Order: sequence, then structure tokens, then C-alpha cells
Amino acid sequence: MPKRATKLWLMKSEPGTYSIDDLQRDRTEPWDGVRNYQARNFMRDMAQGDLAIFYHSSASPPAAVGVCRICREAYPDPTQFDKKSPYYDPKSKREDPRWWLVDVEFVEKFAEPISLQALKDDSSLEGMLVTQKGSRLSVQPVDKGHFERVLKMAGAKSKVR
DNA sequence: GCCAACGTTGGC
DNA sequence: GCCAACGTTGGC
Repeated sequence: MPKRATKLWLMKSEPGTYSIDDLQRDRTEPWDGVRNYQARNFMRDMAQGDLAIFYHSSASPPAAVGVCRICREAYPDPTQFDKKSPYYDPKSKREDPRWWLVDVEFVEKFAEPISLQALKDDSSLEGMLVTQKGSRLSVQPVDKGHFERVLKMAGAKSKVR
């Protein structure tokens, strides 16, 4: 059986919390703390080998800054059960976890960030979720054409198979 | 720091 | 099930 096609994503992080440089140093990281059902559902749709654009939100400027790969498929986010964690959720039960996460691994950091403004200004990225006003989704799917266009704008080495 | 755009919660 | 109040995200 052929594996399903690689899906493509965009994942936001505030660089003050966790940046592309942190991921480059750590190599892999559990993407914990997502507390939005739609974003959680997208993470549960991810498969090992999927690629994601790493995006810096609440940054100056907000920008696509690199590429990461899903290296472990969804499992319960341990921080939901940790009373000391800012992501603790008292309503989540161990036998029925509410929040899930994936592990991501570093693939590459773009030589230059592609700013949100540059993404908005590029007509071939029309319809890309992150460019749309009021889109707060921290984990979102990206069309293959849009993904490849961002890689091209960034002069990236990564290729979509 | 402001605030628009959402998403969630809880009273009814 | 509605919806007002509240909380959060994230660009600016």
C-alpha cells in the first residue's frame, strides 16, 4: 500500500517562547500547549514525514522563518495533566485526553525570513490562511502550491515530495 | 498598548 | 440552543 501523500502545514510560535533557532539547537521538540480544537484536530491529521512552515507570530515582523518535519504522530499532550504547567487543563481526563500534540524536527532555517507582508503581497499566495485577516489558527493546512511558492521565495533547499 | 476577530463558557 | 460576557490571539 502506498503511503498517503505528504500533507503540508504551517505552525505558529512566538519566538520569545520557542523560535526556529531553538528548534535548530534542540533538533526535535514536542509541540505542546495547543489549546484550540481546530488546531488540535489538524495535529491529529498529521503523519510522520509531513512538512510544516515554521512561522514566528507576534514578532517584528511576523514571518515564515523555516521548515520543520513531523517526526512523531499525535499523542496526548502531557502538559494538560501538569498542575505546574501554564497549559494545565483541570477538565482533561487521563483516560480521555482533550489535548494532543506532535513532535517536530528541524529541517531548515530560511536565509531570510519571509515576512507576513511579503506573503500578503505575493499574488500567487492568495487564499493562504495565514495571510487572511483575523486568522488566529496556530496550526493550519497549506496548499502544495502555496507551500512550494514560499520555499521558492525563501530560496529554500527543502523540496516537497 | 490597542483592539478586531474569534473561541469558549455558562446562565437562562 | 441561544447569546452575552469574557478570554485569547496576534497584527499593528
